Amino acid sequence: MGYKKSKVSIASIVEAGMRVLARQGYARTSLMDIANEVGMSKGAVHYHFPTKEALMAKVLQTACDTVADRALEAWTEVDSPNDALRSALRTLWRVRAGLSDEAKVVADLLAQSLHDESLRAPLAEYYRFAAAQVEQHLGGHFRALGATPRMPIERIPRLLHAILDGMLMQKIVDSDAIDEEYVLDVLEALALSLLDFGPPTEPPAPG
Amino acid sequence: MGYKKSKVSIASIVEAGMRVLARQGYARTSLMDIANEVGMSKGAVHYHFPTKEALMAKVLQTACDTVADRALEAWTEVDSPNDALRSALRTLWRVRAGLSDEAKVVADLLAQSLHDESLRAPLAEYYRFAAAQVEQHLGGHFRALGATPRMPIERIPRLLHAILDGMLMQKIVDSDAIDEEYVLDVLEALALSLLDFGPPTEPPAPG
Amino acid sequence: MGYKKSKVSIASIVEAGMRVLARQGYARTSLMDIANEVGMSKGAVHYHFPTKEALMAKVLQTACDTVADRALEAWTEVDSPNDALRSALRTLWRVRAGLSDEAKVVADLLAQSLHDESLRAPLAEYYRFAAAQVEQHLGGHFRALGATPRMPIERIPRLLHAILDGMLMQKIVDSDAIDEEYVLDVLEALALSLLDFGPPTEPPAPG
Amino acid sequence: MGYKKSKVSIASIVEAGMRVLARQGYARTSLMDIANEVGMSKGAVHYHFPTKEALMAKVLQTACDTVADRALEAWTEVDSPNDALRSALRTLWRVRAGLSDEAKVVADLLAQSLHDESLRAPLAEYYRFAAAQVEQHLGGHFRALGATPRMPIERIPRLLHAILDGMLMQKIVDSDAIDEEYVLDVLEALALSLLDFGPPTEPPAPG
DNA sequence: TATGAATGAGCCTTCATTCAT
DNA sequence: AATGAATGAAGGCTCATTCAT
Repeated sequence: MGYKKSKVSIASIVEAGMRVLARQGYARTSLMDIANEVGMSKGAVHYHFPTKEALMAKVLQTACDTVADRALEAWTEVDSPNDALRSALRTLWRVRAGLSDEAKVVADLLAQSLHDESLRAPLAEYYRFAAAQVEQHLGGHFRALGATPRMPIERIPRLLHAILDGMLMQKIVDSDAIDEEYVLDVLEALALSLLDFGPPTEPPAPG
Repeated sequence: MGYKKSKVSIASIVEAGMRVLARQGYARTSLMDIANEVGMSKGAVHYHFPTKEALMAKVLQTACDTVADRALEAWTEVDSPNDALRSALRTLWRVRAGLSDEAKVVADLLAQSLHDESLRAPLAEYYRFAAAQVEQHLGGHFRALGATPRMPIERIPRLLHAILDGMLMQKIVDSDAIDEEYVLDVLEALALSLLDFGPPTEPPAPG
Repeated sequence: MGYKKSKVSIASIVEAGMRVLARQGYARTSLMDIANEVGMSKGAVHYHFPTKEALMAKVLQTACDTVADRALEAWTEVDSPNDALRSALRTLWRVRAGLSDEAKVVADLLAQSLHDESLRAPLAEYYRFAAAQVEQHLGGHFRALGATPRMPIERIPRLLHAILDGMLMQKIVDSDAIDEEYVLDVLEALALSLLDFGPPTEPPAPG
Repeated sequence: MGYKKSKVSIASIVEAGMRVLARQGYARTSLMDIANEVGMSKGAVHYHFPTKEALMAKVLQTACDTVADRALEAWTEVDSPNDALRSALRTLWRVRAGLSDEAKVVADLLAQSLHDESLRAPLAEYYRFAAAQVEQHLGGHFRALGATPRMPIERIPRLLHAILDGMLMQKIVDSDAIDEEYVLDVLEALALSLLDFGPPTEPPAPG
């Protein structure tokens, strides 16, 4: 029961780590910065996380979970059933492009993972989960539209995420080049291109 | 003629920096590492580049140029005119996925650019150039196929790069999830989906 | 009855401290290590010993007592009365050279005492006690042999201990150079050299 | 030729390390202390010695060499040929008991070597060298006295060093118990006991 | 009696940078 | 044009100690 305070502290540290990491990036973030942000001593941070690596892993994990959670909203808060797809895509993009702390952290550590294998596992899991999420909901949308995609449906989620991530990178380095409407237009055009509304299946000829 | 600083030394340093940066990533690279790699003293490195930042900028610039150059080959070495598009896409992917030193450096510094504005300019320029390159050659391909895309053609290059970049990120994190054929299949299916071969050719008039 | 502090806990801590100190040496031993070894929290250790120094003192004291006790056996368990001396010396050597935890701790803290005066008192007491012990028993041995030493007998115990300690140091540093038989041979030869068997017993009277 | 300054600096650091180590002991000596003592920055110390361990090794080596050198004087500066042996022993004892910085360092690291194997090699070498030194000169003394020892002569040097070391330990913890005359008396008595002046060898009977 | 949390000083080490030569 | 020496600020981490519970 004494360890309730510990949970609170750990959460505070992770939150502070998220803010600092988002603000300064992995290379420029020190434990001192995080300790200052959370208002604790360096020693206290080390009391809860044995190494910087352990703390970073926890922050990354939390960031992935949060981003994934937030992406879920894309499929639930359907404003109008009409443009449900565009709305979902818009939310998906905003989760990234809003560059919330969590999204920044994911992006930052993604690059770190090039040289730090230990970061890869949670990110891989994140992509797997996100892809599964998209696949599940996309199926519904397509059925609702009465169309079959021109591509195996299970390939679409990773493609979608690739586009969102890739666009985000371009936006980061050149925010003028990419804006929300641009991304949504492209994605929608793409979605429509991928759908084959085909000829209505031949009704059985009457006797 | 006034500006000496032995171009050969500078080039050596940049090359060494490229290797080390690709191997260790920005966060783990020190000037000492680079000096060792090039076989010079730390002082010498500082003589040619007043600051680490300056060296990094030069390395990034070089990496961008090299990657862009290599991408050019995608459009020139067409093995068979038949599957010219697939072949070009394959080269484009390989330039990234091969993870040459230069490609790694671009990926690494791209993430750094999230927190270091000074890195963004060369990357933005790189994307602009790469997009222009694609646009120029893609137009030809499409014309050759006698098809018009279902999307303004000037939007396709950045989309293509986004997909390539995004796929690469997923591959880095989970190399089992993404392989070359997967990427090429997706891209080709996408390309075909995006193309509208116009109104069906006149059906033969009924007897 | 007033002083509680659970003697059992204190004893456990001292025992654990002995093990850890013997294993790692003073310089590398932290209270955390000891707390882990005894299965208590660091706080608990501090409850029983206000300071690390106090704990170390207690451990040293215990180590000295234990070593002294064990040395007593040297003079009691006489296997054969014949080579009683050699047997006693053997035991004395083994108490040290066996490098029991206690012996290691004594050796380790002996060096610490060079710079930590507070450690000297128990060690001084230990040597005094050990010398007295040897003197008492050695007297008996010599009388039994009907010989008088060529040196004031009260000087022999400290000499003996010096030799044992000094040989041990050489053994620690270069275990090939010193083995048990070597030490015992040297000591025995020395003992015999030190003994003066007095004027030859009256030769049988002529005719 | 630029590295002359380096040699000077390295020597200064080792000297300072010797002083600090002698004063505070291994466990309480930090690189900061040494840097302060030598009047350099911590970074400068690290520039010349990659790790603390490396510096300590060098200091130990130097201490061993210095002690060994100083012991040499024992055999060279013979005041009067008469009590040459006592004089030599006196010098030998003083080298230790004077507790020069070097002697302290050797004593201190000797105990560390119980738990730090890397320290043992130079100490083992030191003992080997010191023993050889004694053996060489002792032979001469004995021959000069026309006596043969009651113990293989090659065993005497290590015995002598053991006694000196062991006596020193007792002196450290209880300086009242051991003084110079005491040690010298004991050693001399021992030396005489060990010598067998035997009956003059029978001259060959004349024809 | 014992624990978990927190502190703060200190440790070894790394590193970008400066400078005399 | 280049080097070796030196600096000083961090950085990650350890640890004896304190304290509320």
